[in-house]
Amino acid sequence: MKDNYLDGLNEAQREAVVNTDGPCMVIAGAGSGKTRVLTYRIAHLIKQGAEPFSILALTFTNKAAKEMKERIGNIIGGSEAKNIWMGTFHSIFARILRAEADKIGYPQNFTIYDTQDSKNLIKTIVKEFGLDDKLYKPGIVYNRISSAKNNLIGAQSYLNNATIMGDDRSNGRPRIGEVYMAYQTRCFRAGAMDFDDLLFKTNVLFRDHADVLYKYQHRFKYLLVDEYQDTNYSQYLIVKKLAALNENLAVVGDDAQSIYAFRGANIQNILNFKKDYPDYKLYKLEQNYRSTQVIVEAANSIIKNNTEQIKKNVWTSNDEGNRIKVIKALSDNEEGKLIANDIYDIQQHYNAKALDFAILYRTNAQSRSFEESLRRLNIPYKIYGGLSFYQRKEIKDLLSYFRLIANHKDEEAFKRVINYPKRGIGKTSVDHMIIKANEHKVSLWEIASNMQQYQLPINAGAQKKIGEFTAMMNSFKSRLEETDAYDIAKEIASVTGMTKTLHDDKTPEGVSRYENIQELLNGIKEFSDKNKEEDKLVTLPDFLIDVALLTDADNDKPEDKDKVALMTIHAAKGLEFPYVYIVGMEENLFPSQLSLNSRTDLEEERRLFYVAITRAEKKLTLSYATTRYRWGNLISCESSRFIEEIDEKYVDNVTIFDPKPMKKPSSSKEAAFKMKFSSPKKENLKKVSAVTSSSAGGGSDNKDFVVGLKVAHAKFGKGKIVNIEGAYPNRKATVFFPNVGQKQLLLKFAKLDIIE
DNA sequence: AACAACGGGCTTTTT
DNA sequence: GCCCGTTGTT
Repeated sequence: MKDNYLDGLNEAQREAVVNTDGPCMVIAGAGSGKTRVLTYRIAHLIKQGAEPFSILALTFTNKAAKEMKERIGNIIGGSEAKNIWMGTFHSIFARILRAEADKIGYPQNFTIYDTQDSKNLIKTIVKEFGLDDKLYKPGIVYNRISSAKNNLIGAQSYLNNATIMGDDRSNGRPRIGEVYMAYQTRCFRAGAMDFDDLLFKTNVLFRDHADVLYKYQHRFKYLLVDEYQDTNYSQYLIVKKLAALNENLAVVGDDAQSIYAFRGANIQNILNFKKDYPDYKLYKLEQNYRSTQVIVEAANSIIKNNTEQIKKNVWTSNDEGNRIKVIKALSDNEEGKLIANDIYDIQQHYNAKALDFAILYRTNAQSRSFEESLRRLNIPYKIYGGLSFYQRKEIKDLLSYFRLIANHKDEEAFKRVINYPKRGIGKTSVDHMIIKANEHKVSLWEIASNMQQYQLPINAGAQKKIGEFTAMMNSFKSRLEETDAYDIAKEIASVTGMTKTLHDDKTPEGVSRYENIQELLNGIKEFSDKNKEEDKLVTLPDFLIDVALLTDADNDKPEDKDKVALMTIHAAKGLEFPYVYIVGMEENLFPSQLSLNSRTDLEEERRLFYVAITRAEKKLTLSYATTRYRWGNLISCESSRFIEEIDEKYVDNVTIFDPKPMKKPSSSKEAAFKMKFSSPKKENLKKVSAVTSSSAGGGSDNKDFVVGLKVAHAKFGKGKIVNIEGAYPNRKATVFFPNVGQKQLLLKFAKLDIIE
């Protein structure tokens, strides 16, 4: 290990790294080297003689954990870093619960229900209760249950809690508590935990089994928690209990970046730390190494509009940098084009790579206009989030087989695969099984494997098929613990008929589904190879624990490296990019309409904006559209209040799109129409000039461009058209500019003048 | 029992 | 505008 590893740290960072004993809190401003402190602190611990497996580090994402492990490995050398307990709350405690499952009455191979599974189950229960499913929407009920669990309120306590029940009653949903109760019963019967249960049940385990708690208190001599501002009560209590023995607890976070209150994160955890640990040490990291002065100061000017926060002074010694550019567009589609053009321009002039850019938005639904315009300009991009790989139907289907084999009681998995691929077990048969299962309060599997005993009223043919199905599942089950995960997974995919069914489907979707299955199997192979130790086998249940908690962000593929990143601001947390675009800066979108009713919600939106701004290293651009399609309707939008909140001196003139009538059908025509008939609204922005950026300007393919024509471009100078391809309105010209070389230009964007 | 056509609801954000 | 689930059709 390098001995001078502490040299690269500033004083505040070094203090936070070397003072390893006792409770401490590190308040780390955006870009101040928080991860650096965490990794060095852990490396330092090991250097001081701490055993890697006595260190527990809880992170917010698996990706963060993985990267941190690598960085620690680089500092200390060797393979010791592998033994550190590092991961998300959910994945670490899922592992611990698996080891201790019998203590709380769960099977060792319990299933982890994802949100979709949970909502399906809730829907089933709501139906069984005969409740109005318009009123008791699965999403709403799920959120109520989730927030109860995050505050450690079980189903019975929920029913006993006058305030909560009163809220439900006044919202016209008095029976959510009962649904909660039934939901818990059914999850338990299915041997399943949802995401929140992983934390809830950990609390139960530690509460009811002092010996177990004691064991882990001893094992984990050093605790570190990243993104502490985003922990909820349930997580807080786990940490508190685990740390109680040694009190070697370091929490790291930034109250200004708390953006998960909506799912139960509690800012008070950070504000109350000193109450739990009066003799704690506080370190503040205030020097920003990431961004220009303009960006840092602009972010400061935003966040000071919030009332509740820990005082700190984030500063930087970096260059002043460009001012923040604000782009106004006439429609969501124009917004997409302007941003794509801007990226294209910067790529051309500053030799920037695609991976230097990020487009950040408030909601996933906004991505489309950017996808389209980037694709037109041949700029590679990658969308993060949205429908994850693991949520695709074919993937969930195969995973359901794995789940059902590992845990026969898993109801959601059972229902998914009992007749997929088609094996002649129809809806009627399944409905009969469900009725029997509810009647006897047992799992579907129990019914299916004892059809006579439960007098299942279905014909012999169907019974035979069900019998074959359970026999097949059983034969896999018996080999599960002694077969390598990849080997058995491949066999399951094939024997169940999934591989063949998908392979036979020659539609493009079918082909892609088949490829996805292959990719999942490859992923299992990789997982198996990576985790193999001496003569210990990596089994399918090992993989299942992992996969339930994986997200797309966790498997970056190499070919995705040099691409413009499109993602929600939430997903961008912890990342940084030289050029950042925050788009859709409009009232009711950002800040979200739902946040406007309460001050605390609005403050969370503002922190979200703060997070977005501070992702930028060199240049920040904001954009908004004056009209936008929402649910298929064109609506008009006002610019976001957040733009006004930025200190004026950091904001550059608004770039206005020249509202020249465009020769294009549909949306833009309507946009132009709107523009014409709505009187100019009071402008939110003070400085307005009619600047048109080169490519963003009134470029429109309405001229008679032909090969051989000499043209002039605002930035590239004079040139000659050497080729034109594509059809109007997407005609693309190849133009040779003596000054800059050959360029591909989309005629409808490029502002080209014909010279001769 | 399987597929096509239709209609409703949705837009926060994620482990 | 799109996705999903339900309904209607053979």
